Amino acid sequence: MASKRPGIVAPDDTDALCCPSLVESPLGEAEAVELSRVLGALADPVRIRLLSIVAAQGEVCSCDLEGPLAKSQPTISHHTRILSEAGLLDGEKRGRWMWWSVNSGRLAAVRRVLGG
Amino acid sequence: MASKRPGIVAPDDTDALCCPSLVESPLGEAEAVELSRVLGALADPVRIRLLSIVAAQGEVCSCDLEGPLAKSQPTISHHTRILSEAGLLDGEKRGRWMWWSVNSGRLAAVRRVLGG
DNA sequence: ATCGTGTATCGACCGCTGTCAATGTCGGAG
DNA sequence: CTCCGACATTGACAGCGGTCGATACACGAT
Repeated sequence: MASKRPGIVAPDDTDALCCPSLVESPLGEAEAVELSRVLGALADPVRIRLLSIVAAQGEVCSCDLEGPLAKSQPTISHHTRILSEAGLLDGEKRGRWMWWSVNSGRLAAVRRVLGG
Repeated sequence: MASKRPGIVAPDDTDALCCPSLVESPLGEAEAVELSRVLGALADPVRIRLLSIVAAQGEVCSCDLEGPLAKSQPTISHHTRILSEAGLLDGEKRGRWMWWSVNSGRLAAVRRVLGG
C-alpha cells in the first residue's frame, strides 16, 4: 500500500463496483449500499471541485487546496478523507506534506456501473 | 413540457452536465453544485435500486416499486420525485398509474462528466 | 531536545435528508 | 353523482453530514 497512515484503508477491488451495470440487472441491497457510499463521496460541490483540481494537476498537496476551495484546513482534511476512503483519491505522505492523486481506475469503475 | 403537473420541472440540456469532464479542467463552483445535485440523487441505496429496477424493466409504475423496495408509498413517491427532478427518471401519467422510465441520455451525461 | 509547520482528530452546531402516518388530489368505475 | 384506488403532499421525527475552532500528532529544521 502507498500510505502507512492508520485510518486510511484502500478499498480492495472485490467490491460492488466490479459487478454488473445497474442498467442491466437490478442491483442487490448490499451492492446498492456500497455504490451509494462511493456516489455519496462524489455528491458534494467541494469534493467535486477538489477531485477536479487534483485531476487537472496530477498531484496536489493538502495545503494547496485550502485557497482554491476557500475552506478551512480541517474541512479540507475531512473531504480528502472521505474521497480517500471511497477509493477515489490516493494519498502519499512525503515529508510533512500529504500528496493526493486521483484513482482513475476507481472513477472508471463508477462510470461502468452507471452503464458505461 | 411533457408533464403538466406542477413541481416536476424537466431539466433543460444546457446545464453543467454538458460541460468538460472534471478530469480535464477544474470545475467552477456553479457547475460543481449542479453536478453534486445529480450525484446526490444517485447517492442513496433505495434510489440506486429503484433506478436499476426501472432500467431492467424498461417501464415500471409506482405501485410495482413498493414491494421490491420494501418502502411505504410516500417514500417511493419521494424518491421518484428526487430522481425525476434530477432528470434521471422520466414520468408519464397514464390513467391512474404513473409510469417511470430512465433517461439514459442523462445517465450518459453523468458518465461523461465523470471522465467518460 | 526544542521549535515551527503541515495534517489529522475532536467537539459542537446546524441544516439537510430519509422515513412514515395522516391527509389531500385526481381519475376511473359503478 | 358517489365511491374507490393510485399517487402526491404535509408534518413530524430521527439520524446524517458539512463546517469550523480548538487541540493533538508527526515530521523537519535548528
